[in-house]
Amino acid sequence: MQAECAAKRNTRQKAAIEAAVLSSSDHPTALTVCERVRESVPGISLGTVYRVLGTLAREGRVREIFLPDAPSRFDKTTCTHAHFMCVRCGKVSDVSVDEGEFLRHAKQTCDGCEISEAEIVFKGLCAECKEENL
Amino acid sequence: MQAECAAKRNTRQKAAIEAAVLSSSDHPTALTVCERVRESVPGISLGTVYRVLGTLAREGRVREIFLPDAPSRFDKTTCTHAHFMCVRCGKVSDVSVDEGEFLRHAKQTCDGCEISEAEIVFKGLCAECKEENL
DNA sequence: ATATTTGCAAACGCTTTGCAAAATT
DNA sequence: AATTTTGCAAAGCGTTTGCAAATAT
Repeated sequence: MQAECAAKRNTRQKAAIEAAVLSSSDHPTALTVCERVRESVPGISLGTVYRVLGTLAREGRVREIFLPDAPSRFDKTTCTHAHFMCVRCGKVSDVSVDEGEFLRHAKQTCDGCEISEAEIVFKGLCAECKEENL
Repeated sequence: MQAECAAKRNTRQKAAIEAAVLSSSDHPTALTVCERVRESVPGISLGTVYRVLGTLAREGRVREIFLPDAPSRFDKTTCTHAHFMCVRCGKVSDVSVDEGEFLRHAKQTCDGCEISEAEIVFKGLCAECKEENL
């Protein structure tokens, strides 16, 4: 039996999906993951990609990034960290800001409640789009 | 002519929708706003509520809160501020944590990009749900 | 052989939109 | 009278799900 509970089988699809996320640094959407996986597993369906990504996220092997008003992205970095989303080109990048102190403060002031996770998304123009815009 | 550009007409619907958000402190969804407005404007449609809320948000008279994996909420407080969402009961509340320093730091480290907004959502159990859970 | 996983397509929930009728100016 | 806004219903998008066929154990 595996470390976790439910039964589990290894399939080409699962392996390829996990590999695709782990080897991507551009925070792909499920659709992008699907397109990338299709190169090695031609017939894979988007439904399967969603299903497997969901499982991987639940298992903590991958992180789903929920963005305001945009499809979710998937990230190989699983610990909480902030993201930046360009409102013009849609690019998503990591923001290396220390949220430890911030989180600690939030946990103290959020009286009685138990914060377990944070979604921190900055929005604006990325360097390239900022330049193009004058 | 109004302060802004486009033509504009005053309707019962618009007034009631704005009033509903401004008098709510529970961060209602569009559907909840619709239900509340129906008490004074019985025939109002959800489509209109979405349309007007969108306009109000664009004008900065109201703020849309994008939540991970949940319908948007609408808030009378328009300046950037963090929220807490209970993953059990769905309740959304303001978190009075000072994000000024955090935002300033992010703006510095996000090299070249121009941060204009932030969505900060903490997830976890609220005080009541935490208690009920043991 | 049995149980899981897949592909497909249909359904889902939230939100947006085209259009003709109603309301505002 | 002209133009905006509404209500309705249909469509949109990203995502989930039921089911039979395919696959891993």
